[in-house]
Amino acid sequence: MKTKDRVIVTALRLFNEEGEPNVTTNHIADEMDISPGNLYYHYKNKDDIIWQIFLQYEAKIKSILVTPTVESASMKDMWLFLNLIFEVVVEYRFLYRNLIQLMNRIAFLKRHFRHILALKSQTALEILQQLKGLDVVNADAVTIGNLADQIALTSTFWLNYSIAIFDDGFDEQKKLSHGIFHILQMIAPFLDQKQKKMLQELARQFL
Amino acid sequence: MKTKDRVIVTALRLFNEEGEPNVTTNHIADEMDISPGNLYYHYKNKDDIIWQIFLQYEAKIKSILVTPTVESASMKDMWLFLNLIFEVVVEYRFLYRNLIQLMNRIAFLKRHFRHILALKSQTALEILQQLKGLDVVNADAVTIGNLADQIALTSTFWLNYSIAIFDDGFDEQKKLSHGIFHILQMIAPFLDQKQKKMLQELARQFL
DNA sequence: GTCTATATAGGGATAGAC
DNA sequence: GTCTATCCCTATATAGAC
Repeated sequence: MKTKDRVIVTALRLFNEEGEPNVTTNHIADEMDISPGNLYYHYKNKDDIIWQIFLQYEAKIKSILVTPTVESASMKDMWLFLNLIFEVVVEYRFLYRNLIQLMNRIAFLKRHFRHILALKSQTALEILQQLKGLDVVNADAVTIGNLADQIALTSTFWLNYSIAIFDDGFDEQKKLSHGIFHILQMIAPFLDQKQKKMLQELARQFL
Repeated sequence: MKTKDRVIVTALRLFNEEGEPNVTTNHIADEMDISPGNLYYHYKNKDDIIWQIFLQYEAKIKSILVTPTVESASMKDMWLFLNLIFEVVVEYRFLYRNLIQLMNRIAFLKRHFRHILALKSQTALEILQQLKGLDVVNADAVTIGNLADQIALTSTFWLNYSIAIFDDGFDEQKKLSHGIFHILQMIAPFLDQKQKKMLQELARQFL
């Protein structure tokens, strides 16, 4: 792997492990066994590195958000969608942990993240509307719109919430499954018995 | 006002306005027209100042969370409760904007905030249960428990969500009213027609 | 209680040799 | 592309005079 790419990989790992504010350009260079000067040959500054990582993140999350087709006509579609989202959230979790600070520091990031968040709401809405069309979900338009926003908000901040509320020792993967099922539970009141059963089945398997 | 208290007041204002990571002890001293040395006479370090501010915050939020009695037997009780919570959130908004970073840096803060968050869930649950007992809310125990957690999560992260999603020019107070009604809307599907009407009335008045 | 002066340390970033 | 050396700047924190 080229040095330029290794910087991104190493920085992402350190940011996730230690938190972006606690990782300096020197740390990154140290961890890679290259000199700080070398790092600055490849990237203009620290924010430039963050910006490049963000572009990777943006591509991944957008690829999930543009294909909201319901396949199995059941809550499994929503479950799959949420799994894909949470997977990306975990991979780039440093962004979510320091979201406001990063948005205030890097103007482009603010604009782009805002757009992604709107897209999240919209995609959730489309899935819910499709499920409603298939009589899987039974709720009026206002409720569905509200649920979509709630899904966007919760999938964005669940990670922080779980850090705040759970013990540090608690298994990382469990926290996420917990988040996904928390969101599914929000939709549960608007499902018929069969779909509710399926939810319980999913919970039994993965929680 | 004594210098010791003025530090707290000034620091809180600057933290909220500029973000805690962007405010140094020198900035605070500068703003107060005292010397940095003077500031360090009153407080051991920056985290000590933050900790003292947090103790104020904790006292205020706990006073709200220990008195969850339903008075009017309607959604107005929940509305009032959320208003009180959001008011405190705004007053100490720097805490919420950099929550994870602060929790990781100040161990006491982590423990205490975790406790407050649990208390928030519990208080929301108690209000919902009382409303259920009075036939104002109509939902099973699982749904109510889920709603309570959702209320705690949303009231904690709404501020960040609104920063992320709304234009910077958008009126601060409007953002918060929006958050409160977003939460009330989550409960709306479980209300009878009369309570839903009251919600619409509240929305008309304040949104 | 308050000030001035300063020690210490660390991070961001660049110049110039190889 | 990479390294060494270094500069600049800023933040935290302390010592000692008043």
